[in-house]
Amino acid sequence: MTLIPHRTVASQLAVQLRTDLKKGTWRGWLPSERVLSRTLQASRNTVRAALEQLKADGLIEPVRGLGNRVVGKAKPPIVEHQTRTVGVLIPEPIGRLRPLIALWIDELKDLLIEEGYRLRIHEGRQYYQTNPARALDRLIGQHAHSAWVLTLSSEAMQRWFARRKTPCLVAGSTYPDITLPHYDLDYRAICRHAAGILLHAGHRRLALLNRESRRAGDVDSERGFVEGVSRSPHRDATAVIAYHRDDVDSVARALRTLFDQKNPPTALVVSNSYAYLSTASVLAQRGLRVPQDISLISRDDDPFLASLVPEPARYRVGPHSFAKKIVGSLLQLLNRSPSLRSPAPLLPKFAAGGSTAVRP
Amino acid sequence: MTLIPHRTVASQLAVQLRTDLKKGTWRGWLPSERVLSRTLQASRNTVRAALEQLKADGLIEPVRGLGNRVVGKAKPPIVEHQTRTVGVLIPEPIGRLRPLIALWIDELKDLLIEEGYRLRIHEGRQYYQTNPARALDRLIGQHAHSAWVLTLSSEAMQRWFARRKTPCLVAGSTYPDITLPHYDLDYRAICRHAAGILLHAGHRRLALLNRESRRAGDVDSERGFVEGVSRSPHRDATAVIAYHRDDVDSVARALRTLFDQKNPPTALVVSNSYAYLSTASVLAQRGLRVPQDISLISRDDDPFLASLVPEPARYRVGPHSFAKKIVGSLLQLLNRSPSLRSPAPLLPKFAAGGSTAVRP
DNA sequence: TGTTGGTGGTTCAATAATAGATTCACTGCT
DNA sequence: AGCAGTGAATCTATTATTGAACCACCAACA
Repeated sequence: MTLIPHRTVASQLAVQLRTDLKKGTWRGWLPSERVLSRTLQASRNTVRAALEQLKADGLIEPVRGLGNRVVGKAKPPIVEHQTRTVGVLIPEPIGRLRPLIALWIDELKDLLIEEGYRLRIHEGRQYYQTNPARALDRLIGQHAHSAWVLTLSSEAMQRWFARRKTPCLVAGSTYPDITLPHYDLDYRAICRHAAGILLHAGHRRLALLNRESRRAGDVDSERGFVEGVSRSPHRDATAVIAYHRDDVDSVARALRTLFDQKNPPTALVVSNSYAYLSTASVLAQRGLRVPQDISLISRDDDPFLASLVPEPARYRVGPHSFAKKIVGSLLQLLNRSPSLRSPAPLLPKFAAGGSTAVRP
Repeated sequence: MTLIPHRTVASQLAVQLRTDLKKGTWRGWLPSERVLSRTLQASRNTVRAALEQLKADGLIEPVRGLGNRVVGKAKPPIVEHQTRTVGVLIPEPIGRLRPLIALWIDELKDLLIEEGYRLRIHEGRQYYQTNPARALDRLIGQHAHSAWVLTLSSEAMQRWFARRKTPCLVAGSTYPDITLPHYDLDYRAICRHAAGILLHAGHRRLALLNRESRRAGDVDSERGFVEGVSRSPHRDATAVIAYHRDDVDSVARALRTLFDQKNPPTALVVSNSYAYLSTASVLAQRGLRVPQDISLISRDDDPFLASLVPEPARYRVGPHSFAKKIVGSLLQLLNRSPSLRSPAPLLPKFAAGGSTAVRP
């Protein structure tokens, strides 16, 4: 009959953190207190109480505005690929991502568990800024995952991972001269096809509502859209591109500049399903009817689009197939298979909806 | 990074007592609770909580006036050797559920994994029909989960589980005379509050757009809404309730019957966020502007609502807090803790949006 | 340059767990 | 019958923990 040493949660966390420190799980800096509180399933106050003990032991040294520095000498670089975890980077809380993305991340999590891996989600805007080196350095130092999955990745982020040669997979498109394994929809073909559909319905003034951040997929979309218009036999067709950010006001502004001009477009391709919602409601406020006054096509699919009237014409893709492809590539990466070529981009099916009409 | 299994002192004691029992430290009878409380350095209440768990596992058998008898090995069929999985029932593929539901199921999955459980999702309409006995019989027979979580549950389903005494937790409201552990939002209070908001803004002809299926939460909503109107000081206020199914056409029909009558409502509470989308777009098609012509309130929250213009007034709730509460109750169920009372229903915060306006 | 977003530091109210105590009903013993 | 020991059921403090605000600080961005 042994006695339990310290039974408060804080002390238990302290014990655990001590052993993790000794193992060299973190080099340089501990994860932030807020992150620890999430991964350890304890409140920040409790985590702080535990850290207080480590600080008293001289194991860590908190620095205001920076973090908790690991004070011991650098442990041998433990290659903890035995942890069998995979990290995924997302820019925002998963609840604010598009539902479809959340769904395939969910599927990915399940499939990886079957393979004996755990998926850890790392959310933060700091990884997506123009110079993410510092934030990424710290992240990689703090979490020794077997591989990383990049979603909605920026060019700087891709370059950083390509240079570091950290095992990583881009869930999305890569930028022109970056060679990382990746898998994505064929946005170029999608938007070329969308332009074709609208031209065939008689529209001549087309517009693409695109994200300003110029992610690889958005760049591809733009190129495909312009190609679709310029290579058409209709020489009088014009393509305009309007940019917006992720907030609603920004979409409203972009639409205002589009429709306040003399010859406003009669057909619109929206590259983001949230932006589609904003677009539909802003147009309704302006008294424009879909599809009588303007035709809409959504590049992205998401479940909630099915509840709109009229139903948006869009390109449908199941989350399951996407997740399976990602897992396939990921397992190749984890097993260090020699053949690490990216699968061909996915071309989803076009689902016609009531949001497009023929222009007389 | 491993997690401490269960951090309450009671659970720690239970673990310790279990191993001591297995080692055969005591034969026949355990030391008295007062003695244990002294040797284990814990209060008698805590010791009793631990013993409660052992009793639930069939390891000991308390006898009044004598003590806690050590039962031989009479534990085989109990949960101990089961697969340690939890099943969750949903009516539709998870991609078609509301994003918020998918989110908290996701959180639930994560939290359970930390506790050493796996979450299995069982999707099928057959469990939600009017007489689901056969389907449920087969399901339970095929999957020996430690516990079940019921989402969007029907009355028949709840009755079946209550009768079978299968360990289960209702994520949602229970029907009046069913006693199952459950956790939900306080829909009654929400809709009462919504009615109050609209009345205070000068509206007198209110309507609630509700699901036809009459789930417990929807029944509560209806009651709260009617209460909110009938108990108001405005004697001229009227409440109408229109029913719809899950498809878009059904919502459109319900709206038609509401607005084709002589005195259509000027304010509408929509109890489902998908239905809110349909409603907003149908109203736009009819040329009604929100909020100038009609005020809207959404009972449910979902991320995509933030992309609408004007932003819907709604009741916000974070998926994390909901999932944590569910996990808490679930662990109580799995550990057979004595206190199996349902937590108080959650009252989310009202977030005013541009979708409501004062009626002169 | 000011702004923004991430840090640790601090405080606070609400809640849950635990301690400590009392009373009760029951058992076996004298 | 009386008694001492048992589990059962309460109750009230006290403490631990949570969750959520703030603040001051730091670095990157525009």
